[in-house]
Amino acid sequence: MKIGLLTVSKSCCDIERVNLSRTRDPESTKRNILAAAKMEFATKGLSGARVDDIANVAKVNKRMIYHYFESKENLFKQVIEKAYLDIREAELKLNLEHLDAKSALETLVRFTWKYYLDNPEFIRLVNSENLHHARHLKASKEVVQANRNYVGLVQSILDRGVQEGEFRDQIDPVNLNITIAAIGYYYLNNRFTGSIIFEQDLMDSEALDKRLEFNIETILKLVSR
Amino acid sequence: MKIGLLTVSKSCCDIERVNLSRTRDPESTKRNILAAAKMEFATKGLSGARVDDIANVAKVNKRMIYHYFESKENLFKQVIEKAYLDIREAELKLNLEHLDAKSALETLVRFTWKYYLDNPEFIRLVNSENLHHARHLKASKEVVQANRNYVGLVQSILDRGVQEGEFRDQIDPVNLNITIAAIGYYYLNNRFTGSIIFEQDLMDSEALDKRLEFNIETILKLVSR
Amino acid sequence: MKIGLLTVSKSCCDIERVNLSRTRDPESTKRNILAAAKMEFATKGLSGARVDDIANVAKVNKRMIYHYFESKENLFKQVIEKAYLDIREAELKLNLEHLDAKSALETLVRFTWKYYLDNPEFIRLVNSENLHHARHLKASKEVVQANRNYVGLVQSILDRGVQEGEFRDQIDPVNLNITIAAIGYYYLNNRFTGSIIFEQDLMDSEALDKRLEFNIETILKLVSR
Amino acid sequence: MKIGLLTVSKSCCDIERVNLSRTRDPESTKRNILAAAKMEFATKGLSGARVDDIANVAKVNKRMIYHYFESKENLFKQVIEKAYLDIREAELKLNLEHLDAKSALETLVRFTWKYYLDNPEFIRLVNSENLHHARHLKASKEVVQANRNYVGLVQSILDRGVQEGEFRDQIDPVNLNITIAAIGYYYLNNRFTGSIIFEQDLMDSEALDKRLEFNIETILKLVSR
DNA sequence: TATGAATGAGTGTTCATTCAT
DNA sequence: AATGAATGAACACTCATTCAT
Repeated sequence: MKIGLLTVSKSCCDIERVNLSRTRDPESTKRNILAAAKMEFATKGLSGARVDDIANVAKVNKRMIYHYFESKENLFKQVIEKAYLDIREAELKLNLEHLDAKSALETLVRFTWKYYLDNPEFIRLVNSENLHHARHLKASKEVVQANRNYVGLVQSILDRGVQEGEFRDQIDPVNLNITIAAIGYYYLNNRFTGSIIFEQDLMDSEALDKRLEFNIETILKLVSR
Repeated sequence: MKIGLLTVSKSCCDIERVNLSRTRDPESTKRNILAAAKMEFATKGLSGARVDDIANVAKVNKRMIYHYFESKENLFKQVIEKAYLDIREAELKLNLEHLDAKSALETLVRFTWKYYLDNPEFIRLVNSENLHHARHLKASKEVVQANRNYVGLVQSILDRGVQEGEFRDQIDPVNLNITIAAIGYYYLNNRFTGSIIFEQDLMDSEALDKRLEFNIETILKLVSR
Repeated sequence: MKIGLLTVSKSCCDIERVNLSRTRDPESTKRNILAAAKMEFATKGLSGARVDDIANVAKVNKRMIYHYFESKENLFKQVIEKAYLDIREAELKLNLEHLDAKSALETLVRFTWKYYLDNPEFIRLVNSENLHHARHLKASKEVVQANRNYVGLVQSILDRGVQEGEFRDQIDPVNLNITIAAIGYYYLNNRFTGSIIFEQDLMDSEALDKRLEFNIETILKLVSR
Repeated sequence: MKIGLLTVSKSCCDIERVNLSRTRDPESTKRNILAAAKMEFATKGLSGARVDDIANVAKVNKRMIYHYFESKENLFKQVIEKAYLDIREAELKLNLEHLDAKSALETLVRFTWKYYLDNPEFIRLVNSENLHHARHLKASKEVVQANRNYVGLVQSILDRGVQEGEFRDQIDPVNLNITIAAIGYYYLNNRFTGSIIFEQDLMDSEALDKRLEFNIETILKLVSR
């Protein structure tokens, strides 16, 4: 799955084909609901999403959604939490501590870009959650902890870069983090309006490659001495 | 209205207090509907917004909304178009051509940040429009033209900067534009989830000031030789 | 306008093209409203008809409808009355008293058929009025009188036919009248469902001609000795 | 239920009195909705009918109507189809093939008259369907087939009548059918306007009896040698 | 006479959720 | 555990009619 090529998110196919015989498999049922809900919430937002549609896509009885998730709102909360945990988990697998600081940072920028590209629903879900003032995420200690680890990771890259004589010191890791996310997120989030007002297809393979290089340059220039 | 202080958007108070005596004033009625609709769509999204609520806030009979705007969807379209035209119009008033390139660029970054800060509904509306694949904006020639002028403006700043020996050449104006928007937009759009996962109030006055400086630095480093 | 050929009703074009300059011409305004209302009520029924649409078609301000006709219901009443007076007036012009009884009767059958064919809205209006238990027609002395004359006319034809030795006596003129109307009305009223369930186009020119001959035969056999 | 007496249609009482305890009985729910809808559509037409009223009369939750019938329009379609199938089914029960041709024909005329008299909503529904250009009936193969059988039945009576030396030959069965229906349908359909313009109560028991005899005579004279 | 704005009660339809089995 | 029926509140939108000019 090359970066620069719009790859259809795998997430749309998460509904399992197994277990169509309607045997009782709570875990599979739950997973199917979550997967269907993620896509529905991502494409329609919290109020636009329909419980009926989620049930249909998940191929479960609507009643099951209430059985396992209590309410549409709580289902949304579970989806949001899982989305945050998933991206943090993916980042941890990068093993950035084995790379030199500059490479680590570039890898992080590439990863972030690719993740947004491959998981467009993540962006939509985060937007929805902010539209609702993050009230579903507030209680989630797990997500906070996962992010704490992540900021620590970036901080250690920055420290390493200073030691290696490559990076400026006193760079704020949170704002750096935010900027790394921002330059990918905004471009992809606003790809529809952007393609119209800038009169070019922002999702064109070449445009995507060019954007990634632009972003890497932005971040490296920002941190370099 | 100092930058760095979250100032409540003026837009929420656009409903006119005049003309409550139900005299006939089509222009005022239309304006009130548009203002109320902007806030409703911004806070709840297209599907979450309620036509009844818009009518109540605008202090007009619900029927008037259909009289002047035909449908909820078309009302949304008008709101989106106006939002884009408004920001482009505000940018034009900056008179950036009278400044040296570096100052012009910094002014643009400051303006963009301040505009997003003062008009948080703009960000929400753009998100909504992208959730709907920009189908409402597609037909709008006016918006496209306004943006064309804007890109031309940035290009001329870049050209000037190269002539003045301050900027690198070959910088893509569209990607620069996008990045200038991105670093403000993302921070403010995700201020709720951001404040939680980064365990700090991103909307704190100090944090806002710090972010603006960070953004100016990001852009200036990006374009400098 | 040959009998047996479906001729488009002239009634649909009654809206005057004159007086578009919005000068004040009450009579023309009234006539336009009545013509538009006739078509609207005929095609959509009383509840299906829209006052707005009538105003648009009549090219008058909606308020005028209320000015001249008080209410939708009363407008319908005027339309119904006019429809009945129109058909009775047309019948009188046939001058049946100058023909021998058999020819007069055949002419009447032909006329009735052709009138329904050329004025399909008449049938629809009568249906609508019966759906509403003829409550709009109840007060109309004019219509009752016009019909009284008409029944007298048929009675005189029957009398003449008996004198001429062509017709049976003791034929009930009211039931004969009703049957003459029925055999044309039903066929044309139910032309859509009829064409489906009988699997042939009942409005085909040949089918129409055949039906008219069938009807003439039905009536003549009925009255003949 | 003597012919000649206006007997209130049994259909208005189809709503079941059983099962008021809100137990689950989909079939009963559906049947109640169909029965209520038939009366509502018959008395008010398609646009005049109110879904709320249907729900109230059927004593079901309005949502159930959409659950089982999708839309008002589709509910109307089901009602229309059922109405056509019902009358054809009733005709088949007459066992006309066991009678001599003349008796069979007279029986058919009597039956048709009585059916219209007992089921006045059938006439109204057919009118409504024709007002809408029979668009709901178009797709119904069942109805077409049922009618095909019916026309075949009439044809066989005509053939028998010719063999028996009672009827003329070359009589068109479709036009005969239409006329048999027409002479009853028109009289009853237009009973309200008719009673006014003819200045007598067409629904008076004596008038009804007289009309039936008149109709029988009309048809027998038409087919006789 | 004529007009366009304004209104309130309603109209078909939808939705998240609960009930009965 | 799983299902399909059932519900009531709400929703976008419509309509005949009236108001203000």
